Amino acid sequence: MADYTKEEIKRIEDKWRNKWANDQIYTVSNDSSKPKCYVLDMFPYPSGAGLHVGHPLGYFASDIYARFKRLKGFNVLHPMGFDAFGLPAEQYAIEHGVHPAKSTQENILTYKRQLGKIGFCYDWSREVQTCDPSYYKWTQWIFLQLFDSWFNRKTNKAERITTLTWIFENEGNAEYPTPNQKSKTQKFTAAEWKALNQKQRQEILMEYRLAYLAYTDVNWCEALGTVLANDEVINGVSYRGGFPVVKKQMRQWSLRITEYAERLLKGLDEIDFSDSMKEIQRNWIGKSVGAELEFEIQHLKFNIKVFTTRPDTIFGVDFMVLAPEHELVKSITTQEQKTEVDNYLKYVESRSEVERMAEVKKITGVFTGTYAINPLSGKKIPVWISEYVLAGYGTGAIMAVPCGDERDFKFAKHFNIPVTNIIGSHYTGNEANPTKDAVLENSGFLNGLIMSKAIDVAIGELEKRKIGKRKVNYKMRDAGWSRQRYWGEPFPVIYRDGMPYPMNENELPLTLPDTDNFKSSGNGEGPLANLNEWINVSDNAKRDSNTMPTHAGAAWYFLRYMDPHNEKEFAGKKALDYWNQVDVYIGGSEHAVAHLLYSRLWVKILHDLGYLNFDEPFKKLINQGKITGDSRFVYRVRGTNKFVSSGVKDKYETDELRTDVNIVNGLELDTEAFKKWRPDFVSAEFILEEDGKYICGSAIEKMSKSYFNVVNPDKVIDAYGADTLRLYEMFLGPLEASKPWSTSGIDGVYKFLRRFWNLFHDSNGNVNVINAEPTHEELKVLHATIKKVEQDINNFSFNTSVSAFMICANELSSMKCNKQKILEPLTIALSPFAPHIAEELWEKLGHSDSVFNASYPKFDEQYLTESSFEYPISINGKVRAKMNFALDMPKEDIEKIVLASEVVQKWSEGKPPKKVIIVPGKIVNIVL
RNA sequence: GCGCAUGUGGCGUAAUUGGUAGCCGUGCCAGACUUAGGAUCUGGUGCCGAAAGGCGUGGGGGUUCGAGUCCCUCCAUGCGCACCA
Repeated sequence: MADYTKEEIKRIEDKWRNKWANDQIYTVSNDSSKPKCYVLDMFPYPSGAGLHVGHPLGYFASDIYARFKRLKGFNVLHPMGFDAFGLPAEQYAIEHGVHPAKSTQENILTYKRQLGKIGFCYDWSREVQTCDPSYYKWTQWIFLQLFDSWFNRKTNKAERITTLTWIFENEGNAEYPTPNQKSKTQKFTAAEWKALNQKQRQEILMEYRLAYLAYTDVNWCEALGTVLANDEVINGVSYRGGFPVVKKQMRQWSLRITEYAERLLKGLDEIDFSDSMKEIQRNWIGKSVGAELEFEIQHLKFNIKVFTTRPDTIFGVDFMVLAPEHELVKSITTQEQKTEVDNYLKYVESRSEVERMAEVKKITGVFTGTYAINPLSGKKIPVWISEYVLAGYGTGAIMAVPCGDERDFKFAKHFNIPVTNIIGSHYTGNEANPTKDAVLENSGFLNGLIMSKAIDVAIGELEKRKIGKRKVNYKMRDAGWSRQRYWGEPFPVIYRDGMPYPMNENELPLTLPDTDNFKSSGNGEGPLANLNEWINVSDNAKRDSNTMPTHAGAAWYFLRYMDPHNEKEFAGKKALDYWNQVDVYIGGSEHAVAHLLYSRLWVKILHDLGYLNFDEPFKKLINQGKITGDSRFVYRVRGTNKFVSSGVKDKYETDELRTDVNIVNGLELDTEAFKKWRPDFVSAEFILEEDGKYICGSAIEKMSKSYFNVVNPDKVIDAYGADTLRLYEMFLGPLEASKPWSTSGIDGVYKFLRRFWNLFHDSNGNVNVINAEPTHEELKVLHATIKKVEQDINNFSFNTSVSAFMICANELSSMKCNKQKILEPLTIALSPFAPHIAEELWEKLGHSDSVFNASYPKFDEQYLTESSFEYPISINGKVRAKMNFALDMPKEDIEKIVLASEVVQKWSEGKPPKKVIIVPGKIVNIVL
């Protein structure tokens, strides 16, 4: 005997969580005749702050989906783990002297305790932690597979390095140029290859490996003492901490992701990600199609190679621009211009990345004194240097067409370079016109052609004359893979004579050595460089002092879940084949380019090497919205300890302070709690509103510890229970939408659960369910609900399914329905959303097995079919009346009755209608 | 600047995909019960209007018998990219 009260909720929820754990009902087998379904959450980085109410939003959705699929007869893999390596733990260690391993484990425990209280159906026996040696052994192993692979552009896939050495031994590299265009490695014959020594061969192979070591321009962050990947640098400062980042040449590990640019792009067409997510990835990959061609330098034997997407405009080239870093700058600068060029180069060097980005519009540049020859028109054009041309994109040099390109135009105007018009009246002389629709003029053999058509003609001519060729360019760079940090996976290689050699598989894992010194060793080396014994394996054998980025562990964790305890392989073939792709992946959109691209890359490589029979990891991706915080402000009179309520604050000079949202009810501050909140406020005084309340200001912003606007799910669970929290977060709105946290409305969800509970109980709290046959109306409510909820789950529209349950409970309550044949299927349908209450009620209905071993109820259309319909009768599109007709009534009969009706007569004033539209089962519209 | 997404009552949202705009919840108003409470139950609640009726899905225009939904255009907000040749 019990009501659905706070105490009863706690009893029920504790009872079932313990029972589920003891019975291991969420343990999933790899061996099943059932169809599989893999439902995955992005595993969290276990931060010291613990979970707030925003974190589990996506977990609720995946939990509901996983439970639903289980009830629908699927064998569901729904695991959880921790992205446990990473910068914050290491920063914390430097600041507080706590070993990252220790703080990480503590944080993980907090997370697991919090997650446990919410009642997720994770199979914890499959938990992975990326910092665990038994896990990162395989991260290192996969890295070695990448090291031992190259991308064969002819087969369009990764192959083992042995196939490459075979090619070199038999035919040299004539057909297989190095992927990096700027490489110093020339073409060589088989004989030349054979004549090379071991180190020379290794250096060449390094130019092809998918994980390779090279001097690259890296993003060096002095404050963090590490290199950052492109996606970790935002507007010239570090993603974490916002520290300045500079370009620096360092010998670093990189992943040759650029070789996969095309496949990563094409793969997007096969996977179900949101349009914006695909767009972000496409943008990041940045494919552009055009031509590469060479301009001769007058009087010198150099050629300048440029990339252009608009070869049709080649007769409009008025000058050329090289990036200041371009290797030919020094060689082509004339004596007269030398000083000016040197000064400019110094200026460019002095500018930080941040300044350069902030002053995008500023036009700077300098003439080299040299002229180039347009290969098609033969025209002599000046060669300039400017920082608006980026060394890293294309060839680092452009042909400038000021009549068609805005930046070229501004540059030409700024430096008084004459502009050639090749598009007639489309060019006004006041601004560039980037059109492709104009008919070309002043363009030699292209005259009279529409520009879009001329592109191919121009490329054809360039190819015919062997001065250029069709070319695809990608914005994406190879991914920097070294971090000068401690808390990450060590690289499983040993350097001999400066070249890295892979460790043997049976020597893995190369475990992270213990230390209490996490400070960078300087010189761009990581903290591991301080550990001489570990670094120096022998006199001429050294380890790498860097570690891998957190992306490494996260790039494949979804594969490890399939077979987490396998000591022989990263995962067994059978498990990989069975579980296959992740069917539904739910997580934040902030991982759009890094994590998702690296995961997709690793899966493609493992697929090419024969380990996986799928080459996209995630079939469907859903990005849950962020739950933002709703901050509260108090206003302190400057220089005092007096706090003014927001309604009267304008009479004083005040400072705005954030206060803890947990001591504010709505906007009303609990002034006593505020005094106790911090020692400085013990003696605070308050200037209140007329009604004696202290009203706070508010703002929607990021949920963050430092804003005091964090709401801990534990608090909500204490007040309402986990089921209410789950339902409430789903009820807030569409999963993908971001929304501020607010508890207004949570009562409504709680009331629904109580109403549902009351259907099973009499007014004394005793179970009262009868075995009578349900009425048609009751069955209609049941089946409408089942249909709607099932549809909504399949569309990940959980807010509407919660609403459907509410409607159902409201209707059954007013029918006073307590029939087992109605309540039992409803309990199953509700169980994915509110597992604890459903399991308790399921038991009360007399079941000894878990509700999660039941089958999802089948909805039956026959209860939903109606024989008649209440037609809205609209006149000129406005509804004026409603009339009930049988659904099979002929249109003519309906028309007669409707036209004869009083309402229509009134509106038509006796005139015959112009038109009558009758859509059976929908509407009647009369046009007067 | 370019790309993507979004815009509906006081608030969170819904609309079977071109067919009754505002479901469900909250808030608010009124009432009932009452041990007076941040409990429960009942009714009302888009806006204007006494009513008839009119207006109404960011603004303007269009297609249609009919538009929140489709098309054009403008505006606002959010996210991403940003001298990418």
